[in-house]
Amino acid sequence: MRYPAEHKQETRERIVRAASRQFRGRGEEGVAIADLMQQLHLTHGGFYRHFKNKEDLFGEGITQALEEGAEGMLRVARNNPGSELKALIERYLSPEHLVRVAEGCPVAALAADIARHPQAVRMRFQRAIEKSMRPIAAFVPGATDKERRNNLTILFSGMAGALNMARAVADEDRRQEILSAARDFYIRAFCT
Amino acid sequence: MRYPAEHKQETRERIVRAASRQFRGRGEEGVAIADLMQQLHLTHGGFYRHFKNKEDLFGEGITQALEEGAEGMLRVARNNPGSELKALIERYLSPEHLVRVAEGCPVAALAADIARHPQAVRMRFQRAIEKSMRPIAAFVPGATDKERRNNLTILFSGMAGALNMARAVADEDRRQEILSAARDFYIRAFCT
DNA sequence: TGTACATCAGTGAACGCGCGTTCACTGATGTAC
DNA sequence: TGTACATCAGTGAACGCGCGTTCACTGATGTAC
Repeated sequence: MRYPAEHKQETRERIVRAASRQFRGRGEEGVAIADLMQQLHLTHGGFYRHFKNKEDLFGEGITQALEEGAEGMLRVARNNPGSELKALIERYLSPEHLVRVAEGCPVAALAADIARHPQAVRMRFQRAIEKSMRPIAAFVPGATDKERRNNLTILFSGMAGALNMARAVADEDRRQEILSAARDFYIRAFCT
Repeated sequence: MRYPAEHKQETRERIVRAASRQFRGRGEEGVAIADLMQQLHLTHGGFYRHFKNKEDLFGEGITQALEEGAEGMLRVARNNPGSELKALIERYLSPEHLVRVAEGCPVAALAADIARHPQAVRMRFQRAIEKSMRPIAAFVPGATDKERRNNLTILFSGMAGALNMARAVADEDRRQEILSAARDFYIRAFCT
């Protein structure tokens, strides 16, 4: 059956959104296309009307997650005028973000996965993350644009590492201890 | 055929060592047991004389990698008396470590994977990493033991995050830029 | 000392399952005439 | 205005492959007697 004009675009976006969550939550190999499509009340055959293959969707999912994440960050910044960066750090290293892997930062959840992919996927990741970081860099200390972007990269990757360490550890107290130690450290290092 | 007394133990260790590299290089799902065994000139059937299942081997591989990594770190520290921590940071964030994923830090390569595993695997990881970090904590600033261990956790997870970011990015210049910015930052932050 | 039997690391065929991808088909709507 | 045909998002069976795991078997060495 034929569908209205924007129908295809809408379906595509629904797939990307769901995929972006599943990839973060389960890793690339943990996501099955038939499952994903079924969750959207579609069948797996239609998938290839929208994407070349699974890797293509992976790239889209990362981009989507980075855009979503940057939006959330900017919202937090707007809600905390004068202490934007502190609020961003506290949010990134919060107990909620620790637990909500699928809705959380794709860098923490997927950077190691991405690193195993060929150049093309990594190029796409690089472009997406640099675009997402640009507006946030304004809140980071540094004399030049370049300095601010580098500082944001350090801060961001460092927080992603701390979040991953906390997620990988079993004991709940230790998880929270890692998060709170990292919060203190990064706030002291970047917010003055 | 029957083998000499320590033969089984030696085979087991060969498997764990090879697995620990492959897991880091390809991720857990990227490793096939038949491949792994064949690389050691064995067949896949014998695997289950040594391990309960693949997840069991994964736990062993991580532990092995952490021990190996800690040894390497201590060696670097011994070779750089007076500037131990600086040498450790420079080594961790070196262009060699960027490229040698399979021989490198298991936290960078596998933390996100570990985070997706059940409690039992994460408990094993936690115990192994805490044991590996204890002797290295001596080189980290801090008034108390606990403070030093927390500082090491921040430093270590932060560097792992930076390494992963550099690995996930495509452009070679950008990769090196991330590494060198992180080196400068962590040296300034922790090597007074 | 020699013989019969037990042991068990390793072998390789087989099983079963999940999953990425392909493909012939459907059928409602758009287009050509 | 009506009719014939084209389009194409979505369907679901089928294919093929990889891979974790099981299992009956092998055969050299150790042990019991």
